[in-house]
Amino acid sequence: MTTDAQTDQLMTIGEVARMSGVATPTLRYYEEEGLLSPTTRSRAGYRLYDEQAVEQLRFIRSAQGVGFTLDDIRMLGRLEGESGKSCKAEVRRLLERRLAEVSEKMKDLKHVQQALGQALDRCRRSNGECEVLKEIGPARKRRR
Amino acid sequence: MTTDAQTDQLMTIGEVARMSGVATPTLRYYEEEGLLSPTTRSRAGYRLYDEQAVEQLRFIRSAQGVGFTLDDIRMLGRLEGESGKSCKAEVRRLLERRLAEVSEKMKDLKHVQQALGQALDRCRRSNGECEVLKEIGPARKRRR
DNA sequence: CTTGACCTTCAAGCTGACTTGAAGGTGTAG
DNA sequence: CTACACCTTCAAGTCAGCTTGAAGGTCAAG
Repeated sequence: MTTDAQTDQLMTIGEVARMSGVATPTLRYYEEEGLLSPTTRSRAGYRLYDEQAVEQLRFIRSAQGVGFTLDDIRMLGRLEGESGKSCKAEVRRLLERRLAEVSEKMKDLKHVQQALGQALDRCRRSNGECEVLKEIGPARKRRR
Repeated sequence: MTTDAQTDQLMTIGEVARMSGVATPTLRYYEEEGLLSPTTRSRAGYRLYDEQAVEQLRFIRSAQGVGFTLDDIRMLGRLEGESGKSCKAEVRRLLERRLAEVSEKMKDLKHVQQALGQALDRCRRSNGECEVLKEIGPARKRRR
């Protein structure tokens, strides 16, 4: 039973792209930027990724979605891997600062949530006479 | 007592910039993009902002901080102002979609928070033998 | 043994969100 | 009335994060 290949399957860049919704050039770009390296390469030089790499990719996209830059994320990923064995006050302070930033973002997000919730509320409350809104959708801007 | 100018003071662009930490060209850019208009103009053409405008600016920066684009925010601001008087199913659906996005972001943020928290935990737990981390800070990337 | 869908590298191009620079008007202090 | 710190517009430049294109290697299917 050393051949439990089911769970430990390696995927090509295209397969990862399909299951994650991230384009292949973007994955190559992430590698170039030191954010996500393929687990290994095939003899022909094809990038091969495992499940953990896909997990990391999910983390990257989450962090990006809430406003972290790739620089930020690169650093987080590095700490992810290294902390525990190598940890100084410097590292700890960095992590603490990042956690504080996350708390700030949490507040900001709640602020936005509340504003949206109130708008929706007023919207629902005004049932009956509902006028046409002249312009809706991504409100196109003046052509420059 | 009609001169309660204290609370309703109008501010120049520079004053707003100083108290919000947003640069003046950025404020002009936001106006150009239809995100934040000055309340009025002085006779000489100077932009003048009131407290509400500053409040709006805070909202813009919050939303930006958690990953919304200026396009997204322009739309949110528009709904802010209009909903209640003019509201159709179309608008309501849009608001609901945005709220769902916020929930997604909330999850992502918690994900990041947890990852950071765990790293910090492992970091604290390994008190005593703390090795030097070769490279810390915004981990400079290979020069291309 | 070729076709077609993959993969490779390298270079250039694009978009969003500013940032900087030039050329000039405003307004209060000395 | 002149200095100086503000303000104005308009145009061009910058940077992050992709995206697209060219030129070519790989590999299972017919």
